[in-house]
Amino acid sequence: MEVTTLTDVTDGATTKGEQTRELILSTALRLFREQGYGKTTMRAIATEAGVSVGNAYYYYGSKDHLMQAYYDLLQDQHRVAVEPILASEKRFVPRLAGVLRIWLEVAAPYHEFAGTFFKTAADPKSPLSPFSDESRPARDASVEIFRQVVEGSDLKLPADLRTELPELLWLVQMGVVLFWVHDQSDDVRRTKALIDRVVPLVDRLLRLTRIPGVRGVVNDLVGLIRSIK
Amino acid sequence: MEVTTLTDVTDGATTKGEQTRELILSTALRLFREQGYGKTTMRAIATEAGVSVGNAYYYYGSKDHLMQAYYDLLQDQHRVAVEPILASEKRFVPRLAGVLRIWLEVAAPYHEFAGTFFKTAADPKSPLSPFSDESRPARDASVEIFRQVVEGSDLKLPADLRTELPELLWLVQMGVVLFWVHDQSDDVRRTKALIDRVVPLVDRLLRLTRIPGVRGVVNDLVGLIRSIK
DNA sequence: GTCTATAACACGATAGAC
DNA sequence: GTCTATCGTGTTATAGAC
Repeated sequence: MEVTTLTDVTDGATTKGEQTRELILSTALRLFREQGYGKTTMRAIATEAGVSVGNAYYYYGSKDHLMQAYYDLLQDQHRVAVEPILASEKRFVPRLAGVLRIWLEVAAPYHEFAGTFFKTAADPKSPLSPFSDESRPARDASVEIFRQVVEGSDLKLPADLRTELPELLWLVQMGVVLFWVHDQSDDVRRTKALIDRVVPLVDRLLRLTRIPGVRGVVNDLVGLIRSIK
Repeated sequence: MEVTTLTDVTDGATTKGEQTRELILSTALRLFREQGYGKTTMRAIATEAGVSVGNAYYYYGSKDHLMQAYYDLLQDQHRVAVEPILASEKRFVPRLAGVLRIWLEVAAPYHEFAGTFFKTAADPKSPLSPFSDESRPARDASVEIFRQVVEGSDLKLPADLRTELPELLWLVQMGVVLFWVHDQSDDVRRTKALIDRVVPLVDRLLRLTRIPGVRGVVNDLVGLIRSIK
């Protein structure tokens, strides 16, 4: 599976400022990948990019902001990379499985570094928190992908559940990502196996909602999720 | 509800070293509570405790380790605080609700600071990660509480599900804690409301397992959880 | 507005003496 | 076990140049 590269995405630079901004980001991401987040200093990023430390801070308010920029990039790459499968495959199970697997491929180069990302994101006060206002665009973009997974599929569901489903699938992905971050097996084999088991299970769970006794509970669950949003 | 205090728990010091260790911890927790984790420096902790910075590091390998020590304390206080309700109440719903509510009370003084705890815990490389070997004792202790919730209750369940249930309830608590960390409402009103809605819903979900069509899916779910443990 | 160079500061962490 | 001194790094400040 071919996915867009960092260069593909960052090549849109036009003005000199934009070029510098992207030079700093791509340099930072390369160093994060090569040495890890903790061992990469702002001084090293600036030196490698051939700019001053002050200039790096001119474009990115903090080291964390470089990580936030990476996350936005990742979302964008994922969105582009899933287009083929969303266009060609109509069955719900392979659609969902494909979207999750492609995420693994897009994020693969940064597996090491991803732990640090999670760390920062888990802080409610961080702008990277999945629940923060600042990360809302990235989260909305991610939920939108799952909305497409549902919309374009052959899945038959009651309307209210169908409306909530994209957010639920986003939560499933968060779970997969959490597992992935901790997965130290070769080629994240365990995470791939997890996806292969989780997706059919989600499908079966959704089909259960046709049973009358289940519907009432599911409605309560949907109501609960709506109320805490 | 009366709960044990920090002093109750830390007063077991005998040797001089133990006293110093606990002095440093109690001082750190006081400052974390008063100023937050980020604004409390290791220098301030050492000064307030009347020891040197080096000495603080002699007992706690890092600032994060002070947080880990707090978490262990919290677990211990929770374990003690739930004893009355586990001894007197046999119905599953109030047992579970009580255990979750009491956790809120025990943790309340550290609500602000708790966000930072989550942040550190989310890093897979951190000793505080809920999946790390070092935090295994605290996690096991927490799961043990939920094992007691299930064991001593009137809940009727198939044996295999009953075996997995404590870990599932621990996951539910993680979810509640995640919500609590982000809850900025007065007196964490929203988290309390969440518990009031989640617990009966869990109860209803468990009862659904009596429906034959549901059983197969639940068995798959239990198998999945076992496989990733 | 974009960028450089350098210094300074705060704080987590460590080294090594006693 | 305890101390003082020091280091490394994120971040900010200063003082400008084009």
